[in-house]
Order: sequence, then C-alpha cells, then structure tokens
Amino acid sequence: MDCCYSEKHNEIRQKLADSEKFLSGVENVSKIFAMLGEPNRMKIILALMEGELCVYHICEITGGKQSATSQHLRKLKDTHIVKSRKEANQVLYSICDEHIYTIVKMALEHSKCL
Amino acid sequence: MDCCYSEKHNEIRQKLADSEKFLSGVENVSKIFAMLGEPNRMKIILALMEGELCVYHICEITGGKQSATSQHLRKLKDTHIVKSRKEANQVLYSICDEHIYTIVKMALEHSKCL
DNA sequence: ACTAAATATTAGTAAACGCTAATATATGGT
DNA sequence: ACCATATATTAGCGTTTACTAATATTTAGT
Repeated sequence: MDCCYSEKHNEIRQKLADSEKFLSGVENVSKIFAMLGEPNRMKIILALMEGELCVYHICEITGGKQSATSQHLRKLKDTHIVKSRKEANQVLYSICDEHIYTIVKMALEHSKCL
Repeated sequence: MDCCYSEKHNEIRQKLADSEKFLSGVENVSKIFAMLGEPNRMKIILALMEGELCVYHICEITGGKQSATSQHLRKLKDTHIVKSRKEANQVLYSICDEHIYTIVKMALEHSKCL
C-alpha cells in the first residue's frame, strides 16, 4: 500500500506496530474510562469529588436506586477509582487519588469548548 | 434518615442536590469517557497521540478492520476527540486538543499504580 | 437475642454497543 | 469516461452492560 508516502507515517507505524508498551496498558486504561463513561457513575464521581459520602447520600444526590448505586460503587472500587472505609454502620466512599480529579476536570474543560 | 449525622455530608448534599451545574455536563463528560473507554478506540487514540495518521495506517497499527475503524473514527470525531483533514485521496486524522493528551496520560499513570 | 437500618449480592431482562459483511461514495490516474 | 484506491455508510447479529426486584449480610440499639 502506497497511500501514506510520508516518512512521518511510517515512523509512527514502526514505533507502535510491535510495541509491547502500546498493547499493554490499553486494556487497563480503557477500563478506567469505561467506568467514567457511564452517566450515573459519573454523577457519583462528581458527588465524591466534593468530599466523602455514605451510600445513602450518594443515592439521594444522584437520584439512583440503592442497588444500582451499590453495584456502581463496587465497580468503581474494583478499578481503584474510589475507595471506602467503614464508620459505625455505614460505608463512606471517596475518590482514590489525584489523577481522577485531574482527568475529570480536564474532561469538563474539554466539553466546555465544544 | 439519620445515618449521615456529619455536618460535612449535609453540606455536600446541599451543594449538589439542586445544582444545575451538577446535572448539566454530566452527559457530555461521560460521553467523552465512553468514547475513550472502548479498547480499540483507545488504541486509535494512542496511535494518534504519536502523530497524524491516515485511516489505512490506523487500521494496520491497531489491527482493526477498515469498516470498524471508520466507525470508531466517526464517533471520535463527533465527540471532538479527533479531527480530520483531507490530503489527496486520503483522510488524515489527529487528536483534537491538548486536553485529550492530558486525560489519557493521567489515566496511564493512574493504571500504573494499581 | 431480636429488630431495624445500611449496604451488598444475585438472577433475570431490556437496551446499548461494536463487529462483520456488503454496499456506497468519493478521488486520482490512465 | 473508466478503473482502482481510500474512506464512509448501512443493516443485521451477538455480546455486553445496566437496570429492577428480591434476597442476603452486616451492624447498632434495645
């Protein structure tokens, strides 16, 4: 195929085609984004970005049902986007680390300039 | 419900519950993440983060079929993650703006510390 | 120990999504 | 004008995914 005559293109191709680094990480990274890509989960994230919350209040804020919210929280926890701790008879959730804040804030900025 | 006695919780609740800002933007932002959340689309993004590429080479690099790749590119373009320009008989794709680089790089860093 | 409250789990269902295969629409070269 | 190349579109299909409803577990208070 001779469509892409440019040197640059072949360079990029070479760089990526057999790169282990390119293939590894793709699954992990896209998984994180998939988690953030569900509107109701994003509501949860945005709520937690304001601070730690118990499940009941997350439900109230997002308008989600208890069961659905709990399932979302589990997925977010499994992908290390959210963490939890027990206090008395409730479970308090919060954002896992600073990366998440940056990622979401960037996306908010991005969507503003559409 | 009296589970969340803490002042902080009620504060957060109040802040978000009736906030227009909270509800608006959720759809847009989660849409962007949903786009980045598909492994084959992420491969495309990672390839394009190295530089501008034509469709054929994107297919080669990602190992995707022409049709599927074209569909992905359309969606990425619709959400302003990717842009395109025509040169001769081909279409060259590239990342739309700096936010995307930052977002993806952050997610890569995040997934490293799992 | 018993009851109520808070959260988690499971099974089933409906909708969303990506893929394949076929076809359509350029665009450039002869 | 015709053919080949490059990209886009469409329809149909199978899988994934999120929801609901019901049930289970855990913890606190009495």
